[in-house]
Amino acid sequence: MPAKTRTPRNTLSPELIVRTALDLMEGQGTDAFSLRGLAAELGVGPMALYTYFRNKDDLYDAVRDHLMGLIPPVPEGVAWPDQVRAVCRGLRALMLQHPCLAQLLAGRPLSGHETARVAEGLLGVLRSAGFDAQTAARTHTTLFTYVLGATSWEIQMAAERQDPQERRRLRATIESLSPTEFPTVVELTPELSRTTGGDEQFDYGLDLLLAGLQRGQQASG
Amino acid sequence: MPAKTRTPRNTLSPELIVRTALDLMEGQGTDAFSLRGLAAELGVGPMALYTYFRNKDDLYDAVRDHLMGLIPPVPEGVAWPDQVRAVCRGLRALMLQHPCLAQLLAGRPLSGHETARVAEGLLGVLRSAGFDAQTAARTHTTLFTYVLGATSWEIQMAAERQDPQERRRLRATIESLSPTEFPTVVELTPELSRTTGGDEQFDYGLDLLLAGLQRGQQASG
DNA sequence: ACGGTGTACTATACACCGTACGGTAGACGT
DNA sequence: ACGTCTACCGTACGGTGTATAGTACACCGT
Repeated sequence: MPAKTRTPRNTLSPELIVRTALDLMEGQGTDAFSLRGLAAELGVGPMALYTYFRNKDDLYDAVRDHLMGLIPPVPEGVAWPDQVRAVCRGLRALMLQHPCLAQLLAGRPLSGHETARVAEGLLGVLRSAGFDAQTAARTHTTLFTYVLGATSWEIQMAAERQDPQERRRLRATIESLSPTEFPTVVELTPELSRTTGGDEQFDYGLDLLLAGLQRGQQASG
Repeated sequence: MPAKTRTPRNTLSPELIVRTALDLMEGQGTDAFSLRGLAAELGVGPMALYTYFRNKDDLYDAVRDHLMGLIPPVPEGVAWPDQVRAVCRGLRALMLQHPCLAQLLAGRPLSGHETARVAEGLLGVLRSAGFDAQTAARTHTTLFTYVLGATSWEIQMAAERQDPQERRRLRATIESLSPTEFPTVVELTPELSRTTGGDEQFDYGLDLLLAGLQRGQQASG
């Protein structure tokens, strides 16, 4: 009784749809992605997709979980702070490589097998490092939200810097700031734009968190 | 020659539009917000709004800057870590009070007078605390992205918890995880859901960052 | 071999979106 | 009093996600 096995009979399959969707999102921007465009790319009618996904959000979830599967496993044989660094950097690298991932993570709840795998890796590291259940959970959430926030910001800033119109708008905004009202902002504008994004900025914040963690660990244990 | 002064002649004004838009976003959710709905609420045609705002994004920017103006100024007469805490908590509190702010901050570049004011406050604190220009800029970005990421996540989780359908979906996802494949996730699920969101979770991450900062400051100066 | 059933996909349609374009009516400087 | 400027309107276009109904083909029990 095979029954419920949805054996794709013809051209379509969930994997193909997800892969094509991902290509489109990366090629033309996440915001410009549409089910109709995806269907056209696949050479089918828009409604054909509804055989495989309940709706657009369901497809988004599938794409997100597919991407999360690309995060490398936790490295063995190194100290736990380096394991944490590896996981965080892996997630960031994936988000930079697939900018749509930032929006997919921000806009939808977590779910999916691969997403759980990543969480399992990070939580396992923290537990092995000796953190109690609550601290491990708190730290996991903190690290995850930091990576998400920092990298999303980075991606957005990078996208803007490429849009000439936005560049002009940004420059105009900065130049319109009165140096007497906002002395520090005006003074640090070059630093702010130089330090926005990049591995160094990301690692700076990550190291702050890890330093705080190790200090707390030292104090309590 | 007054010339360019766009004196609102009748019912509309930028302030009224922004305030009404904010009400609608909070009342019915940011995603459900539309220019047509806003115009209807104001009793005008959709195109009337284009007299005051170039497009929807322009209106979003105005709403965002309006909200940023509600962040209280940096408190005087306390140690700098407490000043940092106050600014970060102020931003988080505002985001929680106006959930649309998270999406407005995430989806658009920073701009606007009030936004610059907030940056000025935090940067000034860091400079006064003795950080050099680059470290102050890096720290500012780190803190900002942390607050943004952590609070956005918190808001999203809270929104989901209220949707019964999402609740069921989440529970189903968790229960489908094999305890042998994801032992730590399964074990820590109660901790994870208990510690997601809330002042304690936010302060935990913020204190990690501040602890790292103070440790670095001690070491270098 | 063949009719019935289930399913992958199509066709049509609906409600809604942002906004480009052109028009109108009333306030204002002269 | 008149011309100009502008706040707002009406219409229209191309786009969206998706509900609903229909179609054609693969499979299965007979």
